[in-house]
Amino acid sequence: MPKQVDHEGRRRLIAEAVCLLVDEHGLEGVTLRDVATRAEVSMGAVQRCFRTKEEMLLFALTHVGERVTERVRSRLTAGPAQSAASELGLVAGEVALLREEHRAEARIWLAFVAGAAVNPALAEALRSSYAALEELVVRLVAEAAGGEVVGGSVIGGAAAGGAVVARTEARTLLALADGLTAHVLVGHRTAAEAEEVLHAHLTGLWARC
Amino acid sequence: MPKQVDHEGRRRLIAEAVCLLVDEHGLEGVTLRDVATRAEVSMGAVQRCFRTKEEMLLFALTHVGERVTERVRSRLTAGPAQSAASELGLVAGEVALLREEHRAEARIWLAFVAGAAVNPALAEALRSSYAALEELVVRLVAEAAGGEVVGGSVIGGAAAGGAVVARTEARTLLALADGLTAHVLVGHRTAAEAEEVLHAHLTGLWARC
DNA sequence: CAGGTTCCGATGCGGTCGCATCGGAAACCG
DNA sequence: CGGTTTCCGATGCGACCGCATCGGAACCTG
Repeated sequence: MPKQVDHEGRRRLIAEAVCLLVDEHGLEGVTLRDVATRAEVSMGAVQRCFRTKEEMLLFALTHVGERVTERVRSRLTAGPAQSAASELGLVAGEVALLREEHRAEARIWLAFVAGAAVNPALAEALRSSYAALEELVVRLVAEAAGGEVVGGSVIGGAAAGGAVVARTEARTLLALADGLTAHVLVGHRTAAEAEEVLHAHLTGLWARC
Repeated sequence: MPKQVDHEGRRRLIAEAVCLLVDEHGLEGVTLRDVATRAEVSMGAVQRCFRTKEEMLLFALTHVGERVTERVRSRLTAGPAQSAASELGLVAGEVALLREEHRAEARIWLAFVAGAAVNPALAEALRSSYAALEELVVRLVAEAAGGEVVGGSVIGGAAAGGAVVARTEARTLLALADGLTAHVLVGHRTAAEAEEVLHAHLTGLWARC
């Protein structure tokens, strides 16, 4: 067996470069040449790892999607001692990508969402990321509301149909987080204001349960 | 005075063509040649109306922004007999661009939001559109909550600081609407589900006031 | 160390882009 | 009706794009 290379590692390396460029110039501002330069590899190497540009972008999207989801998940396992309610607050803040150090990730996310509105392959990848997040948040909302989660479905809760309520609340929360992220990126809202809106919404949520 | 042309009218004509193309291929899929073809004018005419491509996109953005805002505003003046609460529901649905016939407008909007994250000029134009909408919704929320609006500021309301609450609720509503729009466009959410989320949120809002 | 296999850097190609240029058509005035 | 000014269609330019190609470097095996 001749010369071998850590393909997967290189793909991740290139994906990171893609993210940097998307952050700076948007999705369409990414060229194979620039990616190669940023990743400090040759264009040939990029072309070997990904057959087409679209395949590269797709990989980068799932890469960043997994990174966000994983970070949210680790947030949960890291602090199991706290109340489900405060955990949910942290998760919501995490999903909204409001903190300054995640601003780049937010821009990347928004760029891919916009691209997904035109490119079905990107849309498919985005949906799976969203689905994973939604399941996570549904469980969290249900727990915070006082219900119990058994084998993936919620038992009990505030009332009959509590599971449905939890899902609706989760969907509301995720959409609100995404909308706030966009508003902050555009500059229509400051991160602090967005945080306040999010906090107020969560407060109202607890009051209702 | 020699040959004269309705410049403003032509600019709007071209802006419509831009919107069609943005809807189909995204913001970066718009080329001067395609715009000229769709608007049924020559490239030279396009270049005469807009000195650069960016200027053209900027005009198209403010054009669609004004169109949405105007539609929302006319929704209000059209039905002054109904309760402020139900009016707010209509407006929220309008802003979220959930109805099928506004799907194109939603895609255009999302494309511009993503572009604004990279292009400061687009961001500035978007902000003014958002600001106009926010003021509209703040007034509406305040009225629906039972307060009175005098000369642009809210007097009274549910409690001291009612105006602040109304603004926070308006911001929540707008961010939620934008987030839902994005989720629907990506295909993660159906329009009906989004409508349900929006309705549930509004119901909770009335219960709190 | 020879041979075979994998990898990749350099280069070229066809295509498309935004934009500049310019000659002539169109329209109005005196 | 000739002059003047505005307008625009056609064309060309330089740059850049994604992708294909290929000769040789790198590396493992026997």
